[in-house]
Amino acid sequence: MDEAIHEKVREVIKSIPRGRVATYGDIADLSRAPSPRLVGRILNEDGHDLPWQRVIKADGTCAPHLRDEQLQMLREEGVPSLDGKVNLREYRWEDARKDADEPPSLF
DNA sequence: TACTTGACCGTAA
DNA sequence: ATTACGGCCAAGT
Repeated sequence: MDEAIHEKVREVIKSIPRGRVATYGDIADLSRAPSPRLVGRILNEDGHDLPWQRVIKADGTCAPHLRDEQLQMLREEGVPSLDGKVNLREYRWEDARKDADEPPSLF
């Protein structure tokens, strides 16, 4: 069942620390979801009780219909945005970059 | 069954 | 900076 993935996605999102953000792709990797689009769909239907404001697009922007409210919520928890974009280099949840099954780097 | 629709992503022009 | 395109995949028509 992909009901398992559904729950895993929710868990990963719940574990994003305050003051950090993760991209849809990050969540997909960590939760083994087959594609980032699934993450978006899951949030849309079953994300009301999650810290959804911490999930943003890979370019640092938010989904259009949420933009204003989301950026405001993030600002309140210490994540600033400039020109509608969050600086991922500064505020991306680092654990999300750490493996999701990456081979060890040779460097 | 076939086509459309998303809270998306990476690449390229 | 912006647009376009292909890939993604579950749900809804």
